[in-house]
Amino acid sequence: MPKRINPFKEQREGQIKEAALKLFSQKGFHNTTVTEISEAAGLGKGTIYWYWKSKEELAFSLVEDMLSAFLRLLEEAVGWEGAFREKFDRLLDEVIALYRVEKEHCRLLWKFRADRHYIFDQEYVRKVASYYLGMRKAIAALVEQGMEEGAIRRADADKLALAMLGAAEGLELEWLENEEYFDIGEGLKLVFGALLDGLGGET
Amino acid sequence: MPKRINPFKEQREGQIKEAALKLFSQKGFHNTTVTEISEAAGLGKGTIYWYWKSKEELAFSLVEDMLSAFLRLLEEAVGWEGAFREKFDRLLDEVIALYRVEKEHCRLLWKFRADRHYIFDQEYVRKVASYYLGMRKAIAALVEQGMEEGAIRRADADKLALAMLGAAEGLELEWLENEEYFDIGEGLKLVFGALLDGLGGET
DNA sequence: CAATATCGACCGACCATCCGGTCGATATTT
DNA sequence: AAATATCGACCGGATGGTCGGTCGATATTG
Repeated sequence: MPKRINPFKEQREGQIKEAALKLFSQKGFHNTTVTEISEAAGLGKGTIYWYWKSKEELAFSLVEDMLSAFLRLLEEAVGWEGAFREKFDRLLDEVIALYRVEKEHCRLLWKFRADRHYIFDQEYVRKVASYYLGMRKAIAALVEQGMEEGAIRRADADKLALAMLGAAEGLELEWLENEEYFDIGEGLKLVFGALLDGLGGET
Repeated sequence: MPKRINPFKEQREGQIKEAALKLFSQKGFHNTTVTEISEAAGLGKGTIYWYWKSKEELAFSLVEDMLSAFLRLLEEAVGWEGAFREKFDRLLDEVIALYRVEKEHCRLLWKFRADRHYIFDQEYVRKVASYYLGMRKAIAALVEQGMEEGAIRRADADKLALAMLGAAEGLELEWLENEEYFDIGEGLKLVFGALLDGLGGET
C-alpha cells in the first residue's frame, strides 16, 4: 500500500512504451539501447528501471499488448452470430483494420520473432507460445463450423488453421517489407478468397 | 599469385561454414560468437579471419548460398517445357525437396531476416533484396504463362507472385517452428492447390 | 501557518562483462 | 629463407544494469 500514489505513472509508462515501441520496431531488440529509449522518452535512463525491472520486461509488455489484442479479436470472432463465411469475412476485415492501426506493433512482433528465445526467458517464451496456440485454436473452431456447414471441404481443422495463420503471417511480412507496393488487405483477400472458394464444399 | 596453393582451403572453409551454419541457424547472428564458431570448427579464432574478413562476410556467404540455390531453381522452372500447371506442380515438388534438404539454411535465413539491416551493410542488403526480386519475377513469369493459358484468372501477376511468395514463406515459418507437427509439403500443397483451383480460369 | 521531516521519482556516472577483430609468435611448406 | 597458414592473448568499444545522490512534493508537528 503506497503512501503516495504517483500522479504521473501512466504518463511516464506511456512515454517510455511509445519510445520503446518506435525504436524496437525500427531497429529490433539488440540494436536498441536502453539509453536511446530513455533519451527518446525525454527521461533519464534510471527512470526506465524505476518502472520496469529490465529491458526484457519492457519489451515483453509491448509484445503482450499486441498478442492479447489479436487473440481477443479471434476469440470474439468465434462467438459471433451467423454463418461461417459471413463471420470469416467480417473477421478478415477486422484483422486488416487491426494490422493497419497497429502497424508498428506488427513490425515489433516480427523483429522479435526469430530470436525471441534469446530475448526473453523461458517463461515469457511460453506465454508467447500460448498466445499463438490460442489463436490457432480460435481459427480451428471457426474452420470447424465451416466444415459442419459444408462451406469448407472436410480436413484436419487444426492443421488448416495453422496453414491459414502461416499464410496470413507471410503476407503480413511482405506488406511490412513492401509497404508502398503491397497492401495487406488486398493480399489477404486475394489469398483467403481463393483459398476458401477453392476449398469450398459442393456448390 | 600464391607460390603454393592451400591444400586445406576447401576443407577449412567447409569446416568453418558448417560450424557457422549450425550455430547461426540455432542461435541467430547476435547470439553466436566468433569464438564459438572457431571452437565448433576445431580451429583457432584467428583462422576464421584468414578465410573471411569479418563475421558479417562469413554470415553473408551462407545466406547467399541458399538464396542463389532458390533463385536458380525458380529461374530454371520458368524455362521448363510444358503447360503451366505441370510446371507449377513440378516446381512445388522441387521447392519442397530443397526446403527439406536445406532446412538449416532455411532456418538461418529466417534468423537473419528481421534484422538483416543491422547485420549486413547496405551493399549486402541490396544483394539480398535483388535475390528476392529475382524470385518474384520468376514466379510472375510463370503466373503470366498460366494467365495466357487460361489456367489462372487474369490479375496483376507481379502482386500475385508476391502474395504467393509471402504465403509460402509463412508456411515455411510454421514448419520451422512446428516441425514435428506441421509438414511443409503438406502445407504448401494444401494452400497452393486450393489457391490455384480457386483462382483457376473457366473449367 | 511555518518549520521540519520524510518520501519517492528521477538522474546519470560508473561498473562489470562481453565480443569482434588484431597482431605478433609460431609452425609448415616450398 | 620466404611465403603461407594457424593460433590465441589481448585490446578497445559498447551496453545493460546499479546506486548514491538530488530535489520537489507531501506529511507532520508546534
